[in-house]
Amino acid sequence: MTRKRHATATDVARLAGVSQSAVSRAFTPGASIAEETRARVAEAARQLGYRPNAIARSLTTRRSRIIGVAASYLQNHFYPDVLEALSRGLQARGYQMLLFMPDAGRHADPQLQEVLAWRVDALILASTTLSSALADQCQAAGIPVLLFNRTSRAPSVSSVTGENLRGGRLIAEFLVASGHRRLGFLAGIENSSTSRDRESGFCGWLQENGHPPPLREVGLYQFEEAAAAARRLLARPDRPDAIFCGNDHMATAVAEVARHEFGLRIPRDLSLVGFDDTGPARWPSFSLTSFSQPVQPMVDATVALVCEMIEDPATPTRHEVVRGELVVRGSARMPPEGCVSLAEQLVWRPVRNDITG
Amino acid sequence: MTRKRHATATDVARLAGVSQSAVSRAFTPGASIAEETRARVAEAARQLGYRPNAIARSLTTRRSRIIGVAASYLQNHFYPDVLEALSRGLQARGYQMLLFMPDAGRHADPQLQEVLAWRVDALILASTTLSSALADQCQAAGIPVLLFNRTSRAPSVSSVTGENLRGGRLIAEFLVASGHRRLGFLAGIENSSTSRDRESGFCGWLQENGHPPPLREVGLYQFEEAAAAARRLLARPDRPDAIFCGNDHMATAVAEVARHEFGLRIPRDLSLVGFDDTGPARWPSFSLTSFSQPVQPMVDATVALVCEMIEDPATPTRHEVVRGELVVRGSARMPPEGCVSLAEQLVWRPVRNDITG
DNA sequence: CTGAAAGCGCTTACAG
DNA sequence: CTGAAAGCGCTTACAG
Repeated sequence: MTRKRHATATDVARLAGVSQSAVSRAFTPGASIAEETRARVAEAARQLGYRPNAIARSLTTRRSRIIGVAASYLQNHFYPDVLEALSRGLQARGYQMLLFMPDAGRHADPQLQEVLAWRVDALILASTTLSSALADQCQAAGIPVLLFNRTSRAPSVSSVTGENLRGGRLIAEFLVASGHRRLGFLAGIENSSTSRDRESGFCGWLQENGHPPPLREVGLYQFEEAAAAARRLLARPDRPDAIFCGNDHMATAVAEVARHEFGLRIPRDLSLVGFDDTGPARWPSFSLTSFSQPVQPMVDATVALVCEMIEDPATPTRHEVVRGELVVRGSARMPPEGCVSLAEQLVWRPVRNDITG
Repeated sequence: MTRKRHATATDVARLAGVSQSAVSRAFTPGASIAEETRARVAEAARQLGYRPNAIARSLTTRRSRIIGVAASYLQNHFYPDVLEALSRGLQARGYQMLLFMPDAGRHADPQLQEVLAWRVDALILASTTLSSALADQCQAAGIPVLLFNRTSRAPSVSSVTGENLRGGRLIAEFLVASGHRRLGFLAGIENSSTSRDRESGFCGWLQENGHPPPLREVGLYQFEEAAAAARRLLARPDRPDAIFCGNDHMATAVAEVARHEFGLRIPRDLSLVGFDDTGPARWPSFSLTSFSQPVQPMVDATVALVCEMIEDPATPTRHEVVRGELVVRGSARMPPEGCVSLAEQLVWRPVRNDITG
């Protein structure tokens, strides 16, 4: 049994009694073709089960209408949600998604070469970065690159992120306002921009307001690593009474360890705050207070920006920051004031004397 | 700023002082080319940042080395895990993954047309099916189709699944052995083969052994739907004291509702059993007893089978069923006997007089 | 509105 | 081992 050949435009042309160019036009929206011709072609195509070959089309148009997407950390619920929204958004704009999954904590470089061979129209890297060599290569080849939930040290790569810095600051203020003084911070991947920004927001606010730096552990944005870090943190004689976890995924790990291994009650014995506001963190069992990174707005911004970059290669580098809220639930002691209802949620909006905050 | 052109084989040939064919050979493993020529080409390619264009290659070879992958229900942790394993497996065999996400509970048909335009070498559909019209179209075009965690009513489409039927039967036996008599079943998508098979295994065993059928609700494999179903089930005067949930994802929803809305203790007031053995279900808070669908073996079988189908179009239809175990944890009352340790886990291996079971 | 023809960037017999 | 040439299946000026 040999592999069957797909019908080609030439086959259809022969059957419809028109030229091959006419067949092509019949499948090109806006092409100049008589309605009757189009109908004849459509009928012939139907009979033969013809569909234009996207590979051949891409070769001639030099636009693949494929976008390379990198994603890692899919155990963190945030990313499956992002992937679904991204798939929908790109599909709606007529793009396909070539997905690859770099190893967690590493550059996307190795697999990227394979993806670039496909002459993707753009690259979206979620929770990964690329080496600056690769960034240069993409730049030289004119391939737009967009980082999602990361920024690059090379400032010329555009990005879409949440409010990592403001979130970190607000969480510090929130925990202090709740009366906590023995704070802990659980870092994600240490050289990821999100972890660094959240930490520097958190520690920055503490320092500026005369508080000592938090105890610190590293959870690498992974469940098991975070659980191990929690064990170290909670076993200390001076264990923290509040922990800011670099994301919700790690916060759930910490909650599990705190309750089931240390017998702690949350938030009575330990306050927990996360980042992302997704997935299990919202379930009653965790009811996590968390700074939100709203998936749909972030993905909308990503899709819009990436399309703009494709359409106009001269689009300047942009770093879009999508607004979030400190969503207040039950995992952290509440401050005496500042919690307001917003869209059926409780969020924290501290009243301040100063303008900046 | 106009879009830069990628260097082509012809550019490289010119620089290296060889023919364009030589350049092609230099990038074709196993092609007959002098080592010195290859080196000259490699150097020229490096200078120009040349990478063979996969689109052009696919057009001539008529093999895209792209596999179309459909996945839905990414909120269910099982699928992100599957996606990661699949990505790794396909990558290792030199395939790229064109991902699309059909709407939950629907056929993959609409987006499939777009994917087929890319002349994918095969199609893997996870948690979806395709219409029989589409199945025929793929068959006619010689495109291998593989269903993952589903079977098709059209028996000619190959599949890889877990032991849905045996799992359902075993869970019935397990719950009855634990002394439960008021059973409930929470269905997933009713016309999905997994849900039907699990249910018929469960109900089949009950019937064969003289037990009444379980109370029944539908959760559509979605968290919120499952929570709503749990509310209906648990509000009944004759509420079940054990529920077999069509998968772990729904089981966690039921656990949340049972505990936080009905104040039930698990397993004292209610036993819960799931299916999949993944994700949050394993966390101490849920500690779900669940029939496993081991991701890696299932994905290994999928990758092996799909490659075989690509290599040899005459590969006959196959329905691979990957062995699972009833993993015993704390969410369901334990039967007096039959639990054995296996690979650091407790699994249920009932002792039987009869041979079949 | 339509067709003939060039060209997209490769691979692969074929002849040497 | 190497090069010239055909061909993969389209799109798109160009001329009519």
